[in-house]
Amino acid sequence: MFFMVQFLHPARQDITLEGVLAALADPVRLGIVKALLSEPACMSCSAAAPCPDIPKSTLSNHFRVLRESGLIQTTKKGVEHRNVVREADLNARFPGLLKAILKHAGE
Amino acid sequence: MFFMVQFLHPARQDITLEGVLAALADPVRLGIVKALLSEPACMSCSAAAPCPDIPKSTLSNHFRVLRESGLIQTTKKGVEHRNVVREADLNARFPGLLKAILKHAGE
DNA sequence: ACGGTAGTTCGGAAATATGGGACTATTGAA
DNA sequence: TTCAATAGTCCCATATTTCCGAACTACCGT
Repeated sequence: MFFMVQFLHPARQDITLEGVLAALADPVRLGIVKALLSEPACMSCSAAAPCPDIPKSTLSNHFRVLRESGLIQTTKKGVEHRNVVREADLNARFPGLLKAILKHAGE
Repeated sequence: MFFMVQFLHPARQDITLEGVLAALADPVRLGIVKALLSEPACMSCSAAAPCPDIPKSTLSNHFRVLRESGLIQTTKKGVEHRNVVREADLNARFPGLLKAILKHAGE
């Protein structure tokens, strides 16, 4: 029985506009990305959650969507997962997009 | 029996970032907005469709989502509906967002 | 080895999207 | 003024997606 071989991260050129927009169209995921950008260091999944009452399995799904859309990169660090926004890749692929969206996040 | 009292358009200040992103996260809807912006005049629903083989009811749903998210304005003009992108409202509400997204649409 | 914590996976329920067909409304022609 | 054609909406059944509880894996500290 084998699990979680590796996190699935798309290559820079495989990040799609549709995927990025769909990922950020959810308020929880937008909140996660906002939280990740507000800190220079990596954050664990639960630390980056916008509300503490979101079920674990739901949160895990949101992080998977963010990962598979190319918005964040996740690495294992002991018992927790460290997440960062893939700013360089996103700015290379869609210049100005991330900033334009997050400028208006949370009003 | 009465129908379609009026098209439902949110006021400028009621347009939400989440709604705009969710609307544009669909490739069909993104194509519609792109088509509408490529022409200075209004376009009918079927004229703005990215592919001709999309079922009418599905297309109608996509236009409703675009309308209710505040992305487009629809007015009746005889037998057809004329659609325009609400550029002024969107630029006032979320400056730079629309351009930043559509710059990368369709690659 | 054990207990605790972080996160994933599974599976069923709830919510949402799709599209066929019937319907409305408007126009233009007979 | 009636008739046919066209643009689009509404209804509703099906298909797809999302949500979340529960069971599970993985890692760390003791």
